[in-house]
Amino acid sequence: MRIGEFARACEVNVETIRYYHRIGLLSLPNNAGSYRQYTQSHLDKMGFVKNAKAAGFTLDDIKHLEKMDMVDDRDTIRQLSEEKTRLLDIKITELEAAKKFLTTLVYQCKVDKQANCPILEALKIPSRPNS
Amino acid sequence: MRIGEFARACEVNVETIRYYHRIGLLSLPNNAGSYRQYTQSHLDKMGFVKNAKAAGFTLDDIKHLEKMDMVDDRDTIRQLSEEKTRLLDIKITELEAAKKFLTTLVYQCKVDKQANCPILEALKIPSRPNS
DNA sequence: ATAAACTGCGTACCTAAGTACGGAGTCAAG
DNA sequence: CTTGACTCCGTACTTAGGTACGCAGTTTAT
Repeated sequence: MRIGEFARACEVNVETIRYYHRIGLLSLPNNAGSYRQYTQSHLDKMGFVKNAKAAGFTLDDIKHLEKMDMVDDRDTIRQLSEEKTRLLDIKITELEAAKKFLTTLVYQCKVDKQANCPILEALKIPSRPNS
Repeated sequence: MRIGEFARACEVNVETIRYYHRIGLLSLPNNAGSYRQYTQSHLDKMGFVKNAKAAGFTLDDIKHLEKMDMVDDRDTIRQLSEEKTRLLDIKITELEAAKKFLTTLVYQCKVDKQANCPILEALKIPSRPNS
């Protein structure tokens, strides 16, 4: 199939595929005729990329992941995954704190109908939402 | 105080303050002499910005927030905050899914010592880490 | 009075992951 | 045989939140 159909099959933008080629994440298919032909192996690779993205890996991580060996690089991959997990955890904790802070304020805003906006009030307090 | 001391007091980079001026988030202090003088009110404003950032607002949101009125804009602010909460929730859910997926795989990798790398295996499965 | 440190200003650069654009070629259908 | 859709290619632009750089002027310490 050609790039347009491939893009639709992967549910990504054509430009995204070109971009993946540019950064060396996806190899260029050999062009039969004047247009490149994408095959099942490209669909597979794209599936891998999407899975890895959903697992929190960056495109750069994924580029390295693809070159790794099932057996030889087990430890490396596990370590990389553990590092990813740690990063995810930090991010999640941050976002949870922000969410907790905000939801509390929104609740106060709904309950305490006549006072000044509790949200603005809270934001004006020096260093209150400690992260 | 001048910009250097102000930056240290706020624990941000001097360039960050200049940047905040550029985007109109922080007003320029009137320069007594040839250098600008930052005052308590700037410290306060910077505190507000940092709090709002920690609560998940973007710098652009914060620019609008600062112009809002404690009384008149209560509803607007609450709505904005609720919208922020929703966005935070979506992000958190995504990251949680990624984390769960990864931690499971890392665990398998540790337990199942001789098989092929379970992490790579899982990523190759079509559309497995469903997000 | 001179060197070090700081400031102001403007502009360029950075990351990450794309998106958009314009020109030229190609291919299929009407 | 021409119109529309698609492709290729290269380059520039986008968002968000800064960071870096270089020059010229100013302060401060020695």
